Amino acid sequence: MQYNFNEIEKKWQAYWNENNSYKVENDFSKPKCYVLDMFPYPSGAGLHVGHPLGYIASDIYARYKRLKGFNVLHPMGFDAFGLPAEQYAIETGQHPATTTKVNIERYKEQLGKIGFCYDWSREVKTSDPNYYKWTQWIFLQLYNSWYNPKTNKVEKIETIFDAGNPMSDGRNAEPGNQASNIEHRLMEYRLAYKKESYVNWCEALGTVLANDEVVNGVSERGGHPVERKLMSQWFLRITAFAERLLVSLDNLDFPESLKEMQRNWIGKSVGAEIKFDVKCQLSDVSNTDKTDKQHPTYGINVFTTRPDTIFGVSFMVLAPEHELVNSITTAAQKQAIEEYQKFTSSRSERERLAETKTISGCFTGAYAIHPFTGKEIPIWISEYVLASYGTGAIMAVPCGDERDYAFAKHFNLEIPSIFKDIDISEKACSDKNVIIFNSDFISDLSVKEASKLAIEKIEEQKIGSRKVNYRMRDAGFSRQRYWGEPFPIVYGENGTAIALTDKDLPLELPFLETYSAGPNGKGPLANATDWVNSSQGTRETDTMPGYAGSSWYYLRYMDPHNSDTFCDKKISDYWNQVDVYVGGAEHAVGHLLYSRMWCKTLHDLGFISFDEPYKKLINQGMIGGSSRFVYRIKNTNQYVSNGLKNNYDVTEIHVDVNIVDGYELDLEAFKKIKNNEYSNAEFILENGKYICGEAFEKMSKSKYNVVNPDDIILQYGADTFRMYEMFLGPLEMSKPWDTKGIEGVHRFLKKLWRLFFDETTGCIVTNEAATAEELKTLHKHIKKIQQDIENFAFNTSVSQFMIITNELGSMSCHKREILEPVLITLVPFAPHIAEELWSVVGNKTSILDAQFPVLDESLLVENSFKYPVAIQGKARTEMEFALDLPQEEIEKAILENEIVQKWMEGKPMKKFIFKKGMMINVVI
RNA sequence: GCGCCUGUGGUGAAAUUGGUAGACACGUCAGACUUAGGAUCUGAUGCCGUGAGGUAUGGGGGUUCGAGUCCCUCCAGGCGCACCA
Repeated sequence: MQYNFNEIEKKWQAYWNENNSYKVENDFSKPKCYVLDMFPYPSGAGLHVGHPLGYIASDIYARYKRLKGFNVLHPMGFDAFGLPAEQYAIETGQHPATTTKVNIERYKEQLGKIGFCYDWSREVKTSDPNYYKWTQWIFLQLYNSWYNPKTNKVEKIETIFDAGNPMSDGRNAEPGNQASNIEHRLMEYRLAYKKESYVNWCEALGTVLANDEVVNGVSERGGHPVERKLMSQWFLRITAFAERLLVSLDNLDFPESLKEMQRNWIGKSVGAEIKFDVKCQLSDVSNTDKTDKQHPTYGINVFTTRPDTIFGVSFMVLAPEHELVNSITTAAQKQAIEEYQKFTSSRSERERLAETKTISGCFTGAYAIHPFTGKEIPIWISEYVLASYGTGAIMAVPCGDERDYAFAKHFNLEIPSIFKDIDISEKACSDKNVIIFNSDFISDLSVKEASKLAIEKIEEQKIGSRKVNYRMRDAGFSRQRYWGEPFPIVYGENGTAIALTDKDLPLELPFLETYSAGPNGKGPLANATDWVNSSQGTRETDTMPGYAGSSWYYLRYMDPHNSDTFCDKKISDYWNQVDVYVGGAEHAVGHLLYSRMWCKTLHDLGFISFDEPYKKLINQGMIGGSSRFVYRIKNTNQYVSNGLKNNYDVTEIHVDVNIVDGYELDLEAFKKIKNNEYSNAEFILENGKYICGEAFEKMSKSKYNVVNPDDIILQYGADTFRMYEMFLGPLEMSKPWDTKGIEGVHRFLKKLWRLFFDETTGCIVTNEAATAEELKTLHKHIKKIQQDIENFAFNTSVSQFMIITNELGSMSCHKREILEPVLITLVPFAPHIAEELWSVVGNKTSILDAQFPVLDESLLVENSFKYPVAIQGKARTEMEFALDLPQEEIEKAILENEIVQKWMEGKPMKKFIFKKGMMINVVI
């Protein structure tokens, strides 16, 4: 009997389906394990070999835990809302709901062929109203909550009126337009709130664009100009959680690099906020409608991490959008300032951030007063200061900051020197190991001491205070798009937001025929006037972003069909945190931070009992594509082989990897591609072959380097595919896809098959008792597999399987006592062949329900060891000794050894290094 | 610029706490069985050297009886962040 993988895999996949083998019950009596994959976005391109890498890894772990007796939750679902589906809909006219459905079916079919142990009855789709009902519900919780810094917890918005809290002056404080006033103030605290913010606005397309849709300052579609436009948008107040997100990171079992990324993103810096008064010459102020009496005294708040450099300030810079710019600009400078503002507003934030060479800016004509010296400091605006970071204004210290230095040089501003013995004639000095001087009361102090003293003085004079600043900004939560969750919000007559109640949920996304933008920058939903003008009020026409649904999906898998709550608390108490979360590092700061924030919110409000969603995170590496090229000689139809291409002027053309064997191009297949476009091609060969060039790139359709798992599975089977993906290397490392080694893994499975079957006589498994040696081989194997799985070192477990198969083969061991346990250890990796062979040897129940073999360490005890013997650290021979032999006897035997004596060259021994079971070293 | 990670044969890679570097595969070479081989099996395979032996984990230095592993430094590649105040 031959190893007919296609038949076997089909048979067992059907069996597992029919028998609901992967159905998971909420059985509170069993120990649990929650193994989660980052669910995919169902794109039209289908799965390529890169996708399953993480899924196979988590599948192995989940199956292993099940064999170990755990109740394992290992679900799968789809992140189904999002921009690509909508863009595709605009291009093809197909409704996103339709394409999403088709794509999901295709994904499920492909996933099914790989033999994952998902419980599909728990499938979650973020675009399903039964799911997004609860996304909307959680949004309402965020909307109806605030972050109380005193308790360091999320609380219901009502408590904000309690004594000691920010709005304890109550609901009755403001006369007149009371309700909307209170609502206006509440918006300053809600965790989901609205504020004015800039978007990428494309006038020509009449739509708001995502950063990704803007390329070099113009729209990706059509190349139209894009400008920044203020629009009222929803935000999540994630900044309130900054410190908590930062601190609890320490206790999470995440890769260090990923934690570092999150820390950078949160961007904590400690310094001081200082207020500089603006010197106002009334006649110069452009804002002339103010009378003397009302004329305010302006102050500019700046944040600095270097309060010690306060005496080095020689000018100030505001972001062009800073709210004070218009008020302080003098009449003489007004026109120049406005022109500069116009220039910067035409540039996207990305562009402004990318600008490193040209220095630009404009003087406002106004001066600030230095709080300690009383000196007048010119106030400038420049795009290098961002409105969204810190206070949107800086005190410029050109001698200590490179950008300030360049700015001062460019505009010929003063560069005071405040660091002792530092030459600043060429460049600024940002080194913190300096002594401050020329700085009044902080002269002759170190940076640290000077900072401390400066802050004390600043606080004493009530012009500022110590301040912790975070780089992280609140998360934009509005999208002017169709294919997303509608907000459960309507607006009253005066424009105040009114939250819908739980019983209004889900607020279903109305069916639209077209998805073009609505009027005035609004999303497509604004076109559905019947829907917008509801009896409850005017509906919000923005939708939620892609990360809304993915911020809590791990909770829904626990209790996916509950229509009373997002997840029953008893059930979430049981399944609790995700024990292992496997996914790509591209979600390091987006998805992971948002879902951590949502988890903390739900926890604080008492809906779940844990405040971090994921206990352990594994980042699988990317599988890149290995592209192949042919080289066309310019202006000809001739193609030259890689080794000879330098002799010609050639154009490099991607060629489909699927018609290249290794590096050798299949010439006939090449002539047929693209409807015989290359049918007349002529080739310049080397050694009779056409050798292609290669490059490692992202796997993508346009690079013709996509390898589809379906083809591999057809050729080698799912079990080979699964094991080969794991055999490629460490899970977390990125690697190009290469089919070169797959034969080795396939050969191993065939060898394993032959331990059970002889080609002529059939099954050859015997009931003979195993020898001690065979048992030792088995238990060494069990130990290694167990260790490797727990460390997610699946590449080495695959080699262990090869090792034991080779060993049992050379021992001619066909004993059930050995082979059955080996099969069980194989289940996580190659479930189909394991199940088949398990039934072949006569088992009537599924191997999925078997117990993982219990390791017996006593079988592994060695009583002797072959010691490598080194003289002066160089291994010269090997000698075997009993492990309980005393050191003196070993030492004696070694010194008497001929080879040892030869290498000691008659010199006396200085030291004898001996550790049981390790190399012996004789030092002379 | 800052932070994190990686660097080992022709290739993918392996190597608990420092303890025989290159497991396991791919590829290549030689052989066996074959009408055949893209099946299967056996053997060889880091480099230099006929050999004894020498030498080798990106380069240089250090700690140690002993370093791929620890420390310093430099180089190369990858990822993230950034006119970040």
